Amino acid sequence: MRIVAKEEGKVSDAVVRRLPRYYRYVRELMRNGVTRVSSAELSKRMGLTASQIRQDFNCFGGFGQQGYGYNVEELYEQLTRILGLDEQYNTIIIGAGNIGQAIANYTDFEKDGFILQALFDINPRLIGLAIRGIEIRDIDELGAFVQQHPIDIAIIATPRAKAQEVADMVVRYGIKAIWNFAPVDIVVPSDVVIENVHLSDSLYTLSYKIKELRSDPD
Amino acid sequence: MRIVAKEEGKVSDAVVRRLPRYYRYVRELMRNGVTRVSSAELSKRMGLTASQIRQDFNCFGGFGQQGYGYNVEELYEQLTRILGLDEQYNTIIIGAGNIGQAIANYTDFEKDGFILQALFDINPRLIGLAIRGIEIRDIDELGAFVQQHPIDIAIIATPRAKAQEVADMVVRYGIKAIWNFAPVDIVVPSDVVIENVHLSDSLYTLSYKIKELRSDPD
DNA sequence: TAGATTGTTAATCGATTAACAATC
DNA sequence: TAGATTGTTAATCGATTAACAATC
Repeated sequence: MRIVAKEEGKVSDAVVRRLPRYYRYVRELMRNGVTRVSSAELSKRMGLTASQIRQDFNCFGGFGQQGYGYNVEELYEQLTRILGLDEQYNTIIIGAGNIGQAIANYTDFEKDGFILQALFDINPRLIGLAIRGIEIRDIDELGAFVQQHPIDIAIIATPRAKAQEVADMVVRYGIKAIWNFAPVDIVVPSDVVIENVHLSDSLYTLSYKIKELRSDPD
Repeated sequence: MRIVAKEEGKVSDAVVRRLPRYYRYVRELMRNGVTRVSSAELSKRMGLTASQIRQDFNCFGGFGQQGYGYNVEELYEQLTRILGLDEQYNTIIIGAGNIGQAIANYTDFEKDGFILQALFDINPRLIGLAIRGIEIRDIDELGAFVQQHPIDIAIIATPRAKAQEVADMVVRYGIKAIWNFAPVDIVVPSDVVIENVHLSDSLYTLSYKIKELRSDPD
């Protein structure tokens, strides 16, 4: 009998980066009522090699079946579990400007189990307002709030200059995960995980691609 | 005498993804009045090897000096040029909801030369409104607008279900670059470049990291 | 059973790191 | 000049692809 999950945790970053994409595609298959899929078929849709898909899945144990392929529902459940999307996460947003408000309003994340509990800002004009019924609080209340409400993820949407300071603060209050939207690399202790959304980096990459395209239209 | 720029265009994706980060760090050095930097020093700040930094820069020609290092201003100018940030780009946003409005309000991109010319939406309640003085237009006017105003980049901020349709439209109107915020992989011809900001993928990656951290706190 | 497709090992490819001659 | 640091070649490492036995 085969053990369902191999020793996870030493999976390379390259593989981890592909997992959300697998999740999206398999979820789409679910929505379309597809019940089984082979690595060959998935490879055609996703533009990867079938070999790579099988290698990737096998980092987490074999959940396919020889001669059949993968059961879509089973695969979806496994990917959900692997990504930790079978749990709920309490979040707060720090910085209730443009970006902060946009994320607060983006309800799709709630469907995936990321529950926004509060926003925080330094600006008196924003404090006391609410987005989707969720109050914007004074940053000074952060410590007290976190003590009373266990928070899994702090979403940093402050200006660049304040981001590291805010990060230090949330780390001090015991929050172990940061989703950072400020255009700067934040430094955190090794027992805190961070994921960056560097919008400007993405835009610069696009302008690089444009330049490349224009100089060499292949 | 050495040629300043090697044959660019065959640079690996791994290198290209690091370029915006180099740009940010070197800009920061400029701001702080630093005039020279060695690959060893930069490597310490950025958490890369000095070897990798030299290899990366040398994809675009040697702009360092033996025994001295790199002149910060020169390096900054080179990176600006390499990324295509010495030019201006006209942009439009399609989808003037949360995300679209947030991007429209984020003025930092204008400083880098990305000029927002218009927003487009399908919702009659939004059409006619303006953000930073830039009008939200009916999506039906897109074709006529693009004909009169040359647009370099279309920023797609529509719901998932409309993204591919909108992409097909902008491609038909001759726009060659797409910055996509919809949580879906858009298909475009090979003479169009695309860069995705998959926020949900980033969030799922974070939840993966949280799970990993909790199961194996190293 | 025969056909299909996985899981897994081996081969290849590309990216990163190390080393050092060139040279400022 | 001597010391420092690049540019570049060679060595290593890791990720991707190919191949195929296992097996449903």
